[in-house]
Amino acid sequence: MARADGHRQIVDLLLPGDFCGFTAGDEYDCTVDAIVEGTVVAGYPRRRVEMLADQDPQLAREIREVTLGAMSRLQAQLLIVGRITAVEKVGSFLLEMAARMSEGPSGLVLLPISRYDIADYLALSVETVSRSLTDLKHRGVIVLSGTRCVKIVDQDALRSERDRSLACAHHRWAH
Amino acid sequence: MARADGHRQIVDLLLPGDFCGFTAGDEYDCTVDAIVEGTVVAGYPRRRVEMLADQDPQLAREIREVTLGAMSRLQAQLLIVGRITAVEKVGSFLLEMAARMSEGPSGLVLLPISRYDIADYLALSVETVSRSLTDLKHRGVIVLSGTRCVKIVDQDALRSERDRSLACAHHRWAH
DNA sequence: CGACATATTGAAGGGCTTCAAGCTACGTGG
DNA sequence: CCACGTAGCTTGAAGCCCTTCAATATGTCG
Repeated sequence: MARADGHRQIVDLLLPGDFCGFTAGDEYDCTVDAIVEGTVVAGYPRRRVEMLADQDPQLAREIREVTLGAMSRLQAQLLIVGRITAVEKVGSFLLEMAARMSEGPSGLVLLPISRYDIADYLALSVETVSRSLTDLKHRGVIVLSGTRCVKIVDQDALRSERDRSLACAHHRWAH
Repeated sequence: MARADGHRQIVDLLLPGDFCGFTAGDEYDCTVDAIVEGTVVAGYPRRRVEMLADQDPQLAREIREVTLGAMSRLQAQLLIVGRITAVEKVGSFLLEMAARMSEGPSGLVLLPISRYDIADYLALSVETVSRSLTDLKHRGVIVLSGTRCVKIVDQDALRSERDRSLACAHHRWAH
């Protein structure tokens, strides 16, 4: 979503095969930017999907699953954007990319978006993203090959850093 | 969600009649705190809901609607938490409360949660929430009666402030 | 009333943003 | 092929907003 002050907030990051979140209103109030060349964005009219879903329980079930996945991403995103520090945000982002991209051998990750997009995704400034990456590099946690290729050397360091600040108390509530 | 460092991030704020977001995993990884006395939290087992939804298109449709509403709240929350300043966050919160609570006459709002909860909801510190409120008070935008009762005097000021920083470019994408 | 949680207010410090200047990578045209 | 221009990235310095710590105030319940 673009904002009047020139800032954006990237609400969701979709990789091939992912589905976009829907909005509750009648109007689409988001924009979709296709980054990867050859991306096909398929939009389905609300009303027709509703009708089809009414008749096809299987489709309805898939819609629920897809939507829940989007909600999970949103909630995780909210945690990241809300509290933790810049370096931890960038670290979490790298981990997420490593998990969601078909990761090559030995933690090699090709970043699908630019620093500017990462900044908008994490609610940071470009400069801070850059600084965080060089910080991680200097600490030997990652290795940068070019600007888009990141090798995660010490995945445990990222993971423990993230978990330290994101760890939820695992409760359950009875039915 | 509680975190190891003592911070929380309140993911969603439910008022009477609202439904909670679901998570995609098998485990519940959130906690539900009931604030209002007499609150009844109804939990439905995942599997059974799925079965019922398969057989009842009407129920399935309602589930979709409820979930989309939750997603909308999450997206709005992401925008607020992500970028804007403390005063704007608090202002947006007041507007949201005024809109979602059955608002009394002349913009009188009874805050359903404490400053601490507001702070966690907006990803701020308690002190900053308090300062923002007194700032709004001094500027004559609101009047505080006790700690939980807020009268919104200049709703337009809040609204324009929020819209200035949250305004999205309204695009549509064809099908 | 006293005790405790909740709110407010002050002061110091830190992390992020902003502005500004190089730097790198890449494509285009000479 | 190389020069050049632009977009993306990095790095530095100054400033601001928020956080943190600390103290006081308010209000709530025994």
